[in-house]
Amino acid sequence: MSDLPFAEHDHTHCASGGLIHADRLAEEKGLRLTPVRRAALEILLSGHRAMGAYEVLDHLKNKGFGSQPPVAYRALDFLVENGLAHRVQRLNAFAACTQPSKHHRPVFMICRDCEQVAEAEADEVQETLINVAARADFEIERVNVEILGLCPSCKVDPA
Amino acid sequence: MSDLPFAEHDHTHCASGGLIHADRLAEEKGLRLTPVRRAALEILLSGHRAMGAYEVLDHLKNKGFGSQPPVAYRALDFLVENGLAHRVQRLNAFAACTQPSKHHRPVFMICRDCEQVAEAEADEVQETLINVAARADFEIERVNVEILGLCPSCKVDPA
DNA sequence: GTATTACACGTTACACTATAACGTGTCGAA
DNA sequence: TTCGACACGTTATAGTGTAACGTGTAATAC
Ligand SMILES: [Zn+2]
Ligand SMILES: [Zn+2]
Ligand SMILES: [Zn+2]
Ligand SMILES: [Zn+2]
Repeated sequence: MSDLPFAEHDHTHCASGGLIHADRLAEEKGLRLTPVRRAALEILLSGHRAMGAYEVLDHLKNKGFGSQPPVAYRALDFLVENGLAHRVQRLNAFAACTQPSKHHRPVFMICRDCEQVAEAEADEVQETLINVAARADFEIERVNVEILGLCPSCKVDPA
Repeated sequence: MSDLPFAEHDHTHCASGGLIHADRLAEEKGLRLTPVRRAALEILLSGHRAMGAYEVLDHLKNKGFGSQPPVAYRALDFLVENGLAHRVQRLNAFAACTQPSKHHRPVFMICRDCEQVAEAEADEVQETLINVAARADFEIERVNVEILGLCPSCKVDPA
């Protein structure tokens, strides 16, 4: 996985790597990475972009799993809970985590043109958020940081 | 309006102040703050919390405006576009801006217990986001920064 | 003074997103 | 074996958001 979010990369590698990591994590932490959950992750990884729950559901259906919304939502919730995927609020969508090895609070960059989503590490952002919350005596549990704009490609060629 | 987001304050004052500011802004910038738009802002201000579009719509209906969803969504979109309100992604809700005098990129703190939303200035956060985007050659248009957790009250007394 | 254009705002109808509630099967602990 | 926890499937419904169209009004163009 590249550190440059929108850069080209070997996608088949990062997809299989994601599954391998998930398997290992499941074993280490005793998570129940059941068939439908693993399939949901595989779908997110192969799509390699933010996908809506119903889009994931379609794929799950095709693979012989349940066909009703809760099936997808529960699998996706599991993945998010365990750091294997993230929810992208702006798009009402889910994306496989591109850096699942560390528990992190990513920043998402969402291209409004091509709808690609990139996940960036940003400890510096998190530190400032901690300060903001501290000033208000607010206890942080989760954060959601999303940047909307134009990715490098679409910036040059607004097709 | 207090600088301490969750602190007590004179609400009737901040509500009427919000409307006055909106009127002035409309005149200065030639915005068309029509009756339904002004009413929507008034509703958000008087509720003094994040409200769903359908909740706003109910109030608009009661005031004699249209009763269908687009009426509310269009009015709310106008307010957001012009910095008079913000959208809170996490809650699928809208909140009147508490500091509409300056064009800003706020950070929201959302209490998961009482659902109160506080808006904080955080230039330091925005600066780090600019850096993150620059490293990815991403062009920022908007940002959404939301912190989920417990407000000072609910932290002490998890009712 | 009309014609044209832009836009606000109301409607109907629909699409998309998400959850509640319940029944069944499985598996490990008591 | 009996219980409790949980996963996962279902049906049904709730909640959120838009597309598309018609009307009125006001500013600009001719
Ligand atoms: Zn991640
Ligand atoms: Zn793009
Ligand atoms: Zn604001
Ligand atoms: Zn609270």
